[in-house]
Amino acid sequence: MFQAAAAAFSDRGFDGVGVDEIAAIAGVNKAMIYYHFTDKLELYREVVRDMLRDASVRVTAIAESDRPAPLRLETFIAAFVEMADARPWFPTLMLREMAEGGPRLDPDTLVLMRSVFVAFARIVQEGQATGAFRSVNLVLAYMSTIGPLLLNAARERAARQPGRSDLPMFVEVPHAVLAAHMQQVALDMLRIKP
Amino acid sequence: MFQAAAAAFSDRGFDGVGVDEIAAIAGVNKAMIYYHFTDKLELYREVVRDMLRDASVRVTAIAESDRPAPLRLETFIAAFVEMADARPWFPTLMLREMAEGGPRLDPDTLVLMRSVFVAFARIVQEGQATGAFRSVNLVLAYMSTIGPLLLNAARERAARQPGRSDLPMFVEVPHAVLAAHMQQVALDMLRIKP
DNA sequence: GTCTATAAATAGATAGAC
DNA sequence: GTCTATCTATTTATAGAC
Repeated sequence: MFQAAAAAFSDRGFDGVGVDEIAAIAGVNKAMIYYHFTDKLELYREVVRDMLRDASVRVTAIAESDRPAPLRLETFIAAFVEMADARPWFPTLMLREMAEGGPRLDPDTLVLMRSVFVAFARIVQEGQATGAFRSVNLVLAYMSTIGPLLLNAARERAARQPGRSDLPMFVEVPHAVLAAHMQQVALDMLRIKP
Repeated sequence: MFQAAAAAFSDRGFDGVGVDEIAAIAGVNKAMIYYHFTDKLELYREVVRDMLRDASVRVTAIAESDRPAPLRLETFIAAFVEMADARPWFPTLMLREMAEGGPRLDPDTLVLMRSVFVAFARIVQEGQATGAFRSVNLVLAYMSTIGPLLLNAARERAARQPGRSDLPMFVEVPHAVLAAHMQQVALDMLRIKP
């Protein structure tokens, strides 16, 4: 049921999805939504939290592994691609929430978002400490890593709309190619310059 | 008046902004909106088109200049940062429209979006032809270039929400630093590997 | 061209039976 | 826990005076 609601919110946003519609795709009555959640906002928050919890746990485990930092960075990126594969609504919902400035994010959700960033930052900083990575602005490095992943997911969705397949920017890109490209760019960004 | 509507749509999305509100910030009566536009959707489309027209003209001029490709690429990125500076609603509105899969984009707008991508692709391809750039997937290179720029604009907006200033991922990053970082990453991505 | 007033549809939310 | 029916507020859109 969360999946259905998440996909709908991801498609059309908080204001674009009615509680009626969520009830319909969840196969329950609208009154049931209000029996389980105080209001639409709380339902939305629970959907976003649920989604971010998984992402947080996963990338934190990657960051805490004892493998070399460059390898952990590659795994971090691969994990994002896999999550986007398994749950297509994840990147666009996250992207939309960011685009809105996150006015509906509660403190718990912010902590989860923070932990994803912290996992990334930890990998980069440990790579710098061992001399594998050069010095960079951590926030911008983070933007450079997940920005293209999120935007590409949006691009894929836009490509699925009717009458788009002929446009060159909407060509299909296999996720293996995507992951390889993103790993390469991230490592290029952090590599010590000769 | 377009600016006011654009800023509102950028903040809260198509469904999040009422025609009443647009009329109010534009300082006119709601009936005036419907006198000038057939409906809310057409107004929205005109806002997006107007915004993209400027961007398209600007980056096309950069792509058509006769300077070396790496320099044109740097200018392309600097132009994006400047546009985001001058019109803060531009990146988030574009990002949101992408995140939604662009279901409201009309053919004219798609042509404009296409022309921005084409300008980028032209710079990269000409750089490849002269041996300055290595071979890459053009679409992914585009995602890697504008994705972080758009996401960072969203990050900046999110940072302006109350109670966010203490979170490490919401630290302020000067736009000069942003531009320099993005130019560096783009050139690293395209540089011929040793 | 610009306004007031209002129609018509939709959305969030709740009451109350079972 | 689950439903039907309904209330209330909001929203898109228009009619019609000036």
